[in-house]
Amino acid sequence: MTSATAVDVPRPVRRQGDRVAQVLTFAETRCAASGLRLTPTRRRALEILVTEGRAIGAYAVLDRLREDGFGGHPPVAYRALDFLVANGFAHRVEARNAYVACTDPGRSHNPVLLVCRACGMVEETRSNAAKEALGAAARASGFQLEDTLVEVVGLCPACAEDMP
Amino acid sequence: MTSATAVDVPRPVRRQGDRVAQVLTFAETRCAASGLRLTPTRRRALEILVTEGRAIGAYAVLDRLREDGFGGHPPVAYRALDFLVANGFAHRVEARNAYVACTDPGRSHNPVLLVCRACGMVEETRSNAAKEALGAAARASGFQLEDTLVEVVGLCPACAEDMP
DNA sequence: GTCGATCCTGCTACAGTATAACGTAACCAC
DNA sequence: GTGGTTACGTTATACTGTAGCAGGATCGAC
Repeated sequence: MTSATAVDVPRPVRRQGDRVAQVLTFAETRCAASGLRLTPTRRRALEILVTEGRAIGAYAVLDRLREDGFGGHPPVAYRALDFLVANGFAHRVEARNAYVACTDPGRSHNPVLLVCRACGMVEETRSNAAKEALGAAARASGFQLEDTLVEVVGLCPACAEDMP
Repeated sequence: MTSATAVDVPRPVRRQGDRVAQVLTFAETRCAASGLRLTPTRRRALEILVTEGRAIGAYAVLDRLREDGFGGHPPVAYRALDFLVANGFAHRVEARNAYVACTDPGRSHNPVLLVCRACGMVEETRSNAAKEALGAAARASGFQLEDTLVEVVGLCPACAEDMP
């Protein structure tokens, strides 16, 4: 693998339009089916996350919402992001105080997030083994599990290649 | 189990003094052995965390440092906490933007933290299964693992009992 | 068709968390 | 005792997140 392109080119690329439209359509369908309201603000916030393709902060989302004429105050972004996270369309990346579109909405919450500390890219995977291990750990302590937060911080393949 | 006491009594209790002294002595020994400097500020910060017995924010630590005549500005607390976290004497609790003393310093980093959303208590456990699962997930994606962040949010036994 | 309940938005204000940057002091090796 | 390194003190500021209230949209019950 040559690393030439990875150095200069912003990470999120390839067939953006298709995927963005696909995710939005899916979200619309799913919200309609569940009685959720994918309002313009929420829809646009999701579009921003999907287009970005990596973890971005709430205030970055807010800036873009403002550019598009949506409200320009923090609660606007946080409400929209809270909705997306609560309903499985996005994930909060605790390691970065940031948000990323869910790449597999409609399936599996409690993902394992592989977070690149260099470029902010987030790969979303699943691990039943990890999930079960956490459930077991909680049970062993009499702890009532409500939510799990599993993130792996490191370097994505492209950035690992670029680093000496 | 009767929940009578758990309702009124602040969570951290039982033989504080012994344990605090024990942890501090251990930290001194270990720092001396590793060429690390457990300065007064760092030592006091660790003492604060151990005494507290649950997750508290950097600014709470800062307030107590100030009361004791240590510097009263944010970097003072953050530097001390960074030192403690970097050297395994404390953990950062991402789910709460808070810090907690490591209950098992000298062994095993990358713990699984069971975080009570009600009282802030943190129980520290380990799970080789989870650790291996995350390693496998990272390898499968060509991701270079540097650090893991595993937190389980829910209710500790005492709080689960208290909640209707 | 309108009333009320509910959800969503717009907005102000503020609370809480974290870091940049720079100068000074203490310590250690040589 | 000079220079490198590490830690501290301080100012200022950036970043992240929430409380709370007023008003508008939506929808079901009647």
